[in-house]
Amino acid sequence: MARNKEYDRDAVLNKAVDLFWLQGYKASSMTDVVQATGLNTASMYKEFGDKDGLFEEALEHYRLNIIGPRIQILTEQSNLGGVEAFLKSVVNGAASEKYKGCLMMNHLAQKHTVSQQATRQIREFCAEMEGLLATALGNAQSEGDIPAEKDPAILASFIMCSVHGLVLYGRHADKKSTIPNLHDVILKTLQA
Amino acid sequence: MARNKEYDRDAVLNKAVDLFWLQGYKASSMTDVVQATGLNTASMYKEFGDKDGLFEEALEHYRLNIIGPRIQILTEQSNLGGVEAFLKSVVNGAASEKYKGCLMMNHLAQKHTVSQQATRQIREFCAEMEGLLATALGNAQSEGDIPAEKDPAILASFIMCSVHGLVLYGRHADKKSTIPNLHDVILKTLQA
DNA sequence: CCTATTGTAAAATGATCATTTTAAATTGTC
DNA sequence: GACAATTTAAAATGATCATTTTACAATAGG
Repeated sequence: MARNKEYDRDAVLNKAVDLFWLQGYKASSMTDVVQATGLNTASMYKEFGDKDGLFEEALEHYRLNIIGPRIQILTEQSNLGGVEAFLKSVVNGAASEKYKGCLMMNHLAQKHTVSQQATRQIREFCAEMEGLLATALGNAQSEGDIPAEKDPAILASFIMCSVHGLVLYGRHADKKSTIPNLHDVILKTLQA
Repeated sequence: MARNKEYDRDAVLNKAVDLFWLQGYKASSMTDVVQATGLNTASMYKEFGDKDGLFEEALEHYRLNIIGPRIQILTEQSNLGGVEAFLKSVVNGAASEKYKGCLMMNHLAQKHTVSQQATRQIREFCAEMEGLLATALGNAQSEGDIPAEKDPAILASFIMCSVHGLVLYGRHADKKSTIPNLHDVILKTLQA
């Protein structure tokens, strides 16, 4: 009945994710978003409702397209090897130049600046990851790779805390070279 | 030659620190600051120059009055016991309700929103802490509390990464109960 | 080809922001 | 006690923000 959209929803979300990732929610104006995506203001609001709605969809897009592939290893290889590979990818990311951190965790310290819905998405994202880690660590224990007296849930919490740490610590430009060393330190903690 | 100030500079900075700590730099308007401190706008700008200047002084005030006492243990007891006590205080903070994180690290993921000077202060603050930890861990090694083959600098980096992690992970309201468990996990890593 | 529907472009709106200005009030010093 | 300096209080400024509106262009289906 009417003309077709000229924009690609996924492409718009990709650009929006990049912008929010780099600048953060509060520091990214809708004018910035419009310029970055190329999509005009009216279509923007028609498609996503408001700035909060756009950010929430950007978070979901990020979880599916950026994080999804990276935690896939935890489901494919739910044991110590999977945890090691996952940790390795986090360390590598944090040690890279122009590291942007994690879109979700970047907004964790500034929860109040985003919508309650966005805060919920961030919490659920972290809970999901910690759950996958706990399962993998439980399996690792069954396989004898982790001492029997350890609590997989506590170890999963430790890994998650370390990931939060790497994401934030990785923001220091002058610490890039030491970060790779942390991989072994963290990993040995699981087994010792 | 003229009238005395009606405000107390330190009291104003205390209130400003609390506000920036709770809401973050970007989300705290000068109107918010004026309301929170009771000091009027003109005096505010006369005293601190601009919003950036106020924030930079707030960071310094925070470092001296809030952080200073907490890292004092690392100079007074520069060994494994000091590191343990320091870590304990960080864990206790992160596990407490309504935890605001660390004023400095809260702005690390959003560096671009604050002035370059403020970013420098944050970097130096973290470098100072990591230096104190490295020294204490070196002493601990001399005292035989840490295996000889370990590198104190890497361990200090690991502790700092863990502190970053605790500060951020502690923002999850539903993780408060597991955080105390992390103290032992982190500490054992140094010795094992 | 017509028309209902939707997308686009750009201007307009109203709120909030950091900052400056204006003018009155206060007080230390001569 | 009067002058000078400076703090206050409050209004004004100009920028930027999120959002809405208006007018126009494009197109799918009858």
